[in-house]
Amino acid sequence: MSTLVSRIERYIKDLMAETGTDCLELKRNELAQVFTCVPSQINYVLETRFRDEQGYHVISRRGAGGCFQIIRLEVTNDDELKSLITKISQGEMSRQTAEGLLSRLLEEEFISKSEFMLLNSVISPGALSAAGDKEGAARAGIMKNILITLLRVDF
Amino acid sequence: MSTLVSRIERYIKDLMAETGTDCLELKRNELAQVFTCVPSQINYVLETRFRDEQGYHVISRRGAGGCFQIIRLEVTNDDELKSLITKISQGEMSRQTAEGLLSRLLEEEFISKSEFMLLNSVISPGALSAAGDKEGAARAGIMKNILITLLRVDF
DNA sequence: ACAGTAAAGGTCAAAATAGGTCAAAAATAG
DNA sequence: CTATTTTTGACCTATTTTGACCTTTACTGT
Repeated sequence: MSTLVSRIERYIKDLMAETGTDCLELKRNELAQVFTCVPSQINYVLETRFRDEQGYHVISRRGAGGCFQIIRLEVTNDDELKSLITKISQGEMSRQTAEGLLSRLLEEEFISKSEFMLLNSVISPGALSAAGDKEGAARAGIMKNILITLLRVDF
Repeated sequence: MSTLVSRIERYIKDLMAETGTDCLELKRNELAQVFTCVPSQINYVLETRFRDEQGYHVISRRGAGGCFQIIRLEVTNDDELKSLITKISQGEMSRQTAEGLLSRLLEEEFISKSEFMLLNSVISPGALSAAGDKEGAARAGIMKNILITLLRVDF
């Protein structure tokens, strides 16, 4: 018999296909009840089957009314972007590298001129100096999320 | 289902939009009755969704005949903008507050929907968690630079 | 004018609601 | 038999909701 993790994975993917949406919103506890399992099992599914490199991105909100969203990304056939996201998520990124990446995104028309200017201001030392010695790491985190957003199917 | 706080937020914003006014006057107890909740719930809504940094300002009067006013700040006004930037740059900013301000900029059409999505992803915990305990400060720095770039103010 | 009371709104902390983390235990694959 | 993957549970963090108690202001009768 298939494992719990794969049945939950199947369930979520089918749900996305049926509803035809690229962004599904679910409640961890409810989903856990459907499969009569502990809530943290859901986290395991998300961590092992819906990672960024696997073409999905998960956002969650805690507290009363909390839930999580699974967003589908357009990376299924772009290995370069996949590995770029993986690489970025570990480690730091200099201002120059980040700006270079943004310039490329501008050249290839993934972003507009005004988006470029805004995003550039966001990764500047002026904006991130408050992060102290974590500046490089914060910049990497920002660039990663920019890429993920650009890769959203419904962007 | 959406939370009480977000339904009250929506109600107030819709009311402002419908009446086309920048200054709404409401009674805390009446509003609480409409939503069948404790009056202090209203304070929670105001504190988390209508802060100065989010482009609103709240004034209240106690005592018999008391009430509160919610004023939409004029983001184009240079003085108000500068004091907003000053307020932001000292101290931290939560994700929710930052998102509130971005929503406001979207409403006012200072930014487009896609710019909103990009900037929103940039100030998310996912992007900034690497900054550790400096997350709030980094977010404030980012929001400050966004405003400066967007509205081309000298600061 | 004055004291007392009723009618607002404010504060703050506890409770309720939801999701996250991490490591141990169990199951499975090689 | 060992290594990897899956499952479970104890404990943690974040956000919302509620309620007890406090402060301010207007009105009332004397």
